[in-house]
Amino acid sequence: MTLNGWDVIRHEVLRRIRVGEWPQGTMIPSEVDLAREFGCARATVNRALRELASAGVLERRRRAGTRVAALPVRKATLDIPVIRQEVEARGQTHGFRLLAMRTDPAPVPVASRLGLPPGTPLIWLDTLHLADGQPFVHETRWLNPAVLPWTLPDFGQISANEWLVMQVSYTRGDIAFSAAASTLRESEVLGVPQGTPLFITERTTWLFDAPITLVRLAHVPGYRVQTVM
Amino acid sequence: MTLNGWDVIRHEVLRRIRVGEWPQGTMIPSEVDLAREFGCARATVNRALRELASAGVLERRRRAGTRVAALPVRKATLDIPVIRQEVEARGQTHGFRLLAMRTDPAPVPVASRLGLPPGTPLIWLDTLHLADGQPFVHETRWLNPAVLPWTLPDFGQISANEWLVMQVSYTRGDIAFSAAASTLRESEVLGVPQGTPLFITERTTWLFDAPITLVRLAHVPGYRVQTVM
DNA sequence: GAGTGGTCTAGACCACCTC
DNA sequence: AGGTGGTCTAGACCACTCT
Repeated sequence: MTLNGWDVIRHEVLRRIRVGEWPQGTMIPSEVDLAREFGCARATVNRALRELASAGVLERRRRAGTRVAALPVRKATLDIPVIRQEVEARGQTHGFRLLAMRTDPAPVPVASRLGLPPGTPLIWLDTLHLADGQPFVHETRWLNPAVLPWTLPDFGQISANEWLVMQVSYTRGDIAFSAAASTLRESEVLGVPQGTPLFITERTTWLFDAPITLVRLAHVPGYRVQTVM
Repeated sequence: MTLNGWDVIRHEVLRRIRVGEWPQGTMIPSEVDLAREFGCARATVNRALRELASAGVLERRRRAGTRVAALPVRKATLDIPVIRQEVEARGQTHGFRLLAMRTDPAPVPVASRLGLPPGTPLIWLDTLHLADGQPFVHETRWLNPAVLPWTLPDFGQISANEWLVMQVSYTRGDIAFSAAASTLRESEVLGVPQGTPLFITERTTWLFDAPITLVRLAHVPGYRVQTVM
């Protein structure tokens, strides 16, 4: 392994960790030493070690050096696609129905999540996404009109999910996944018995300090979020 | 913004995308051009653009150049901590009880998930994790003894979750999240009514082509997986 | 104080792919 | 065929933090 490629170095470091040559918590040689060993520039070693650190395998601190993470907090990357893409990736046809849309004062829980005064007028959207004509996910969304372009599209023609992703940028957002019993409305819309366990995704997005939207996605039974490590 | 720092360039590119200067799907200037504009080396621009590409904001191809992602697949990074860490991060005390442990032939669904012949002897572990003495998560685990060190620890003293993370490395793994009604056993162990919606985490890990373990975590109601974008 | 990682530079070669 | 991003090099300066 004297020839180049930062990925070769990355794999070799991983191998040494795996076979126990560098046990968890150990300091590993400095970049300079490794560069000498591998016969490459320090920047190449740096690249390899930086990737491993961002994957949670190594912990690096200036002066303190690099150590193998003691209790490795594994990191997994999730792709958060637009719903239409998600459906089409399954080889199904995406459709949606805008069930309701109106402007309402923000209820307290919504307002507090968004950091707005209760009663702030928000647009409320209720959308059902379909995969091959069957219910796929029920989308309940609160939109803050104050941060949106003046002309909203026809949300019967383009789903809010997709329009926001394409037209509205955000600076910050968070996602939460949970499980919940279907509400009465979700049962009706998704066509499942009330109380059915549903996979729930909740997202909020922000443009600097201004909240843009809060959305709750109630997925049809059987839905899974999957990723590799 | 003529002074340095790849992060400055990253933010500036993001800003131009956000204000619509570089709309979605657009080609952006080449690294050489941007380096000239920002008065820095191409490697610095490369670093900034590479980060944005790995975040899903840009799409890069040799010769074709760099374009703003048309339908940005947002990426979120999840931390997968050891359960003990997760409990302690909440300021609670972790404990666990090994409820059962035996060697059993792999049932068909387990075997097929792990790519083993049905009936392969596996170690079956049933563990309840506690937070401040209250049920927190129910862990059902199948372990492949063929790939483990000869001497297994006392799983009444150290949880399999933690021992595996500390002692056994893997080359590949996957995680899936879903929602399911609690089984009879889960109801008893977690102390919830049968049929309660539970958040389920399923993980499999592999050492090259050899399956190591398959684990199902049934989390107590109210559990959320959360992350920022 | 000294050694570590973080970053940058200027230049170079290469693989790839669109033109 | 030529321009693009991907990567590497050799050297440098700096920020941090451990001793």
